[in-house]
Parts: sequence; C-alpha cells; structure tokens
Amino acid sequence: MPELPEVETTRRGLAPHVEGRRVAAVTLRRPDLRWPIPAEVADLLPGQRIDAVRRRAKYLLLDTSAGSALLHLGMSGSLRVLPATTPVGTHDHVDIVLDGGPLDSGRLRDGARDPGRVLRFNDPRRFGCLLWQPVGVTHELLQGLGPEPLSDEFDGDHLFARSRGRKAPVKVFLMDQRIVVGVGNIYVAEALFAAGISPLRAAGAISRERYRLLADAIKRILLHAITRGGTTLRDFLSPDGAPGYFEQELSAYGREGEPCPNCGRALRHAWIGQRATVWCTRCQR
DNA sequence: ATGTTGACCTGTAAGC
DNA sequence: TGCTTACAGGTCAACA
Repeated sequence: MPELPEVETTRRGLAPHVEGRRVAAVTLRRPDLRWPIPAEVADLLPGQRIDAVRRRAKYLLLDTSAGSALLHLGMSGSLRVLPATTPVGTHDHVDIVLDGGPLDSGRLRDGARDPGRVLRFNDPRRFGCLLWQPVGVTHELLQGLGPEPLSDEFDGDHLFARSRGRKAPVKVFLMDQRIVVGVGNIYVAEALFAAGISPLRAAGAISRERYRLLADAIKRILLHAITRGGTTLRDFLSPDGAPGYFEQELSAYGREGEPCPNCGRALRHAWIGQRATVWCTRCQR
C-alpha cells in the first residue's frame, strides 16, 4: 500500500501522539506477520518512553533508550492512534498501549475517565512487519538501502552514475530500493510522466540531463503528495483517520485508457516487472 | 553482478 | 445469488 508519502504522513500523524509517551503495554494478537514479531518487542518495549518517531525509506522506527521498534506497512498495513477502548477488529494484530499524558490523569469535562490511547497496527495481508533494532545497531533490512529521495544525496547525477550499463527498464531501476528508497508503483508512474521518460527505456540509456529532470520530478511529486496527506486509493488513512488527497492529482497511475493530460492520446497500460504500468506513448520516450 | 520469476496473504470487484 | 478469477500501494529468496 504505502509509498514514501503515505509512510511519512503516518509518521507525522503519529509523532504528536506518541513522542514523549511511555509504553504501558504491548498486545500481540497475531505475531506471524511477514516475519515473526521478535520477543524483544513484548519484553523490552513496555515501560520505555518513545523518544522519537523516525522514517527511513518505507520503514518507521519508534526510538526508545532500549532500542527501536522497526515497522513496515507492506501493501496493506496501517497504524492508527485510537482511544484504548476502541473495539478490536479483524487484522488488528498489535496494540502498543500508551501511558496517559498529563490530560489523562484527571477526568474529562463530563466526568468520564479518559481511556488513554493505543497505537494499533492493522494489516490484512500481513506483508508488513514489526521487528526490533537494538541500540547502536542498524537492522540488516536497513543496510544497503539507497539515499532518501528528498535528501541532497539524491540527484540526477546519482541516478546517472548508478544506471550506467544497466539494461533493466528505468521503471524497475527506480523501484529498486538500493538505488533510491521510497518510490513505489504510484509515484514512479507519476515521476516518469512528469519527466517525459518512457518506463520501458533501459536505465543505462538515459542521459545525465534527463536524469536531472527525473530526480527533480521525484522530489517535487513526493513533497507535494506529502502536503496532500498521501494517496488514498482504497483504504489508506492517516493515524488520525484522515484520507490522503493526492489521488485527485494523479496524472498516469490508474488512468489507463483515459486521455493524456498533456496531449490527449489514450494512456497505455502494460505489465513491466510484474507491475501494472501506465504511460503516454507520445509524451514519454 | 544483473535480471527475472515466484512467493507471501487477504479483500474486493468484476465476470459468468 | 452465488462461485471463480484477477488484481492490489512491497520486497525477499531463488534461480538463470
């Protein structure tokens, strides 16, 4: 499901509710996600204060002085901040119960007890994961990742250098998280459309100048999507329950058969690297 | 090394 | 109203 803008939207929605709070309890209902949830999550997390919520690539990290919980949302995962009394639904695999803050120590205006909050991880397909990263260690899943697309490390020169000699389609090249992280099937389609590059073109056959256009498009589109709260196609919601509004601004993704926003020709659909791909055969070369 | 394919799992929508 | 099939925002492991 989520690409960088959706994960970043999740991080931003989570942070104000979570940072500085202590973990009161961890409830594991279904530990067999993509990988089993390691014992450290239930053993070490309770009692710890969550100092920060960070994102690296499409991973989220909940930092504590004992180590970090490392989360990936896979295709269908989501995190919500909910009142602790919210009934548990299907695929609600993990609860991280948060200690009440100052506001919770008293009573609400109507006299009812504030139930506190819970960070709830739901993932129907279970392609996501919840792992543990000890202090001072970089989890092996985070090793070998490419640069963050919104950092200065990432630019057209980087793409140009890494792509020399590579025959794979540029679409596949860009979705390789060792080249650049965070770009998935939606935003690769949008960025290639904006840069006027065919997704089928061999990565090694693209000029430095066109890679500069492409890197700029990636940055611009990701940043803009974040300001819109990400893309809600089926069920993506921020931790507060708000949908993302970037879907309305998609130019190519999911629009096969519709007229190209530039030239009006029907957008073409094909399978590239086992993923649905849409582009304009006139505007993208 | 690079490239290609299958696998993981469930929900939903479309087709018959 | 069913039943069956195809497809979905990711990425790892195995193989050529």
